[in-house]
Amino acid sequence: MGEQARARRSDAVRNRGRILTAARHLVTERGPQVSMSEIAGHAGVAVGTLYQHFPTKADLVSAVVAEQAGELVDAVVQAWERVRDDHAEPAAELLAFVERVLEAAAVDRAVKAAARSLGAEPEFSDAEARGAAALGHLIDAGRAAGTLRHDLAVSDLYLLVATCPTDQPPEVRRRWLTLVRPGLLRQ
Amino acid sequence: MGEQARARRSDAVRNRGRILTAARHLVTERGPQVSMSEIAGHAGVAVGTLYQHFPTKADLVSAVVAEQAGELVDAVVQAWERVRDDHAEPAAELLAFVERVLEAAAVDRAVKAAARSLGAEPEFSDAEARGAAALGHLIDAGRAAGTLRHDLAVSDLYLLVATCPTDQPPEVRRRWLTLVRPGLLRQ
Amino acid sequence: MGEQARARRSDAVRNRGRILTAARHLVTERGPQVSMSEIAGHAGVAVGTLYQHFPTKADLVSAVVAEQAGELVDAVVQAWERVRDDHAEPAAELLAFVERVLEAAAVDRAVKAAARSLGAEPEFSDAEARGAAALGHLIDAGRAAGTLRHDLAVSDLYLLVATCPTDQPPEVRRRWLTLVRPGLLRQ
Amino acid sequence: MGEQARARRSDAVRNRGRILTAARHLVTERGPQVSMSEIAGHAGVAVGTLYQHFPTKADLVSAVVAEQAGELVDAVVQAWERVRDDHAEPAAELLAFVERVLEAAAVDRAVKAAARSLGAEPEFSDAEARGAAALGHLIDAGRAAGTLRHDLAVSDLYLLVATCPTDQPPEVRRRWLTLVRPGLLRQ
DNA sequence: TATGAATGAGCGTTCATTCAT
DNA sequence: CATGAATGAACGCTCATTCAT
Repeated sequence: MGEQARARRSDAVRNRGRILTAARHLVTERGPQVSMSEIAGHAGVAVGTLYQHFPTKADLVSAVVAEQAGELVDAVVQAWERVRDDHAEPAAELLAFVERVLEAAAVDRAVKAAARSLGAEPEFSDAEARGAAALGHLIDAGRAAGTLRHDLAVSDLYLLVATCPTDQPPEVRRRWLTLVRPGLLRQ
Repeated sequence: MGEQARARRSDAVRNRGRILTAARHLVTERGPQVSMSEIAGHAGVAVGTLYQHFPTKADLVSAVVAEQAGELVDAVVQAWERVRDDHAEPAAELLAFVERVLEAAAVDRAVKAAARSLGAEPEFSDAEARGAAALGHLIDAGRAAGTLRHDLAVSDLYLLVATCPTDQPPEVRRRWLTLVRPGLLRQ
Repeated sequence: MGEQARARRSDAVRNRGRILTAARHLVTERGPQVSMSEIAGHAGVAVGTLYQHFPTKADLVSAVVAEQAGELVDAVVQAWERVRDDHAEPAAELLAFVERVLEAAAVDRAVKAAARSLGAEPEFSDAEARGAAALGHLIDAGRAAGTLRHDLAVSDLYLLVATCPTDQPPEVRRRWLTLVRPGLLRQ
Repeated sequence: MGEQARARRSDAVRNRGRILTAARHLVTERGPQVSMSEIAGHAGVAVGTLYQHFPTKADLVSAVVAEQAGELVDAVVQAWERVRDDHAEPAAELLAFVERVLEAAAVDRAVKAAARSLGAEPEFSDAEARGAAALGHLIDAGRAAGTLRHDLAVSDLYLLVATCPTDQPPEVRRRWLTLVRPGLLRQ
């Protein structure tokens, strides 16, 4: 019985992974209007299994979004670690992070949703808390170095990231970065 | 015959107004996914009447968006006229226009859609062409006066207006304006 | 007042004609599923005027069909007159009439409906009564001459005409005539 | 798993049968313009279930028609087998087949549609190919025996079957057979 | 009489969600 | 736990018919 339970649980874990992978790919390519049946089909499970793992479609989409948010968190944590270890300059890392989010969101509608959700429910997860902390350190370092705007805050970054023009062509995205840069740097 | 036609037409005009009002309110509050039946209900007419005035749902939503775009166009035209007549300073008028768009869009998702659509199909209507012209004059004046960014273009304004944080509370919207301002002004 | 009444009446007559003409053309080309609005548009009147002349769509379509039936009646009356005046042979005229109906119906979906309705409500109009009489005379002459099937009846012609393959290509229509001919002629 | 799948499948099969039965009855009585909702109601299922089994209304109607066509194919195959085994005479079997189609179509507008579709897309299914082959053998046998029209072809049968007077009362249908018979037999 | 805007039941179809197996 | 057939409300849209003017 214990064995069966373990087997079932591992099956369930694998299914959850498959579902998230399929949902990520489909939401990435076609947005959140993909149907649950289609996600189930791509995951190789039945629709019922989707609902076993995620009570509603919104829950599944949120989970996908949270996954992508996790990757952005990793990026900012690494940026902070480079700055902390004196391998990089905070203003450059911050701008690179914004660019990274923008470019990722441009090719991934789930990342876009993730970016928009960032400041919405503050620190709703461990991952986001770690990201917010790293971002805070990065900004503090830049302010201390006098390269970033003197009153810049984490919430400012959330705001800009949430409003970046993800559905525009590359040259437009670059122009947006150019326009926004002076607001982040020391005047 | 003329009288009867006029009477009918005035009724139809009133209904068209009611439909647009209902559509504006509902799209404002709940986005473009509101159903045609619901709009009809709020307008106090039958669905068929909606389709008599607007052949498809897209046409109705576009009409709402165009209405709001019209108000923004009026605002920028008036701003340019004040500057042209030496009653105002171009940089201040431009920033006030951006603020106005932001505040309008904040309370109206249709205005937001209008803002987003501005640069999409360049000069697709007379109104938009007039707005773009006024905006161009305003920017040229500010560049000539040395108060606006030296390479600022109309498309830059479209870009910022399209990405302003319309769903955020007032203090967040003001903060966004603060962050974006340096990118518009001369460094 | 008398003048006005006369004018109105003549207007009404002209409108009725226009409506029938438009309905005939449209039903001919696209079948009875054309909408009343479209017929009204082609007739240059408002939909309400259609309903003034024909209480329901079915009534209008029936009127078109009756019109076409009238032309077939004329054809058979003339055929009988030729036979009666010894200008033609009854069997040949009868077969020519069937061919004529078939060819007319092939290019006119209203004639097709007319053909199908022929025997349905026996002698529902003066015109049809005249047609049935002429057809009866024609058949009697052929039976007397020994060239037509000895027990041929008017209803037999109605039956064949109602089932002729109107939507088939010309060679198929000719083949059907060939197959059906022996059943009409003396064995 | 196999058991569960089988249980579900048997339910689904029963529902599919119910849907086809309901569709057959309704299409039989009122033609293909019956609505999907009504078919669903008569089948005792929800509309969604119809669409689970048949992606579009056309697919459902086609399935009904194909079912009926299948029965006609069986009839002609059996007729040919009787002739081939010297248990029957080809001309008699052919005429009996035509009568059978006519009688079947008279009580079922779906059969009528099936009959009309027969020659339309030649051999679009295995069943129809088998039917056409059997019909061809039957005709060849009759021509060889000198009892059928010397140039009779399968397409001639399709043509007559497609134009038989299915909506007429029994005596009219019998009369049509009488009129058509000479065209099929040797003169 | 003529007008044509308004009506609203009805259509085919979709899809998030449930639940018997 | 997994299955997937079943559900049914909801959608955008059509069109024969009505009726105030």
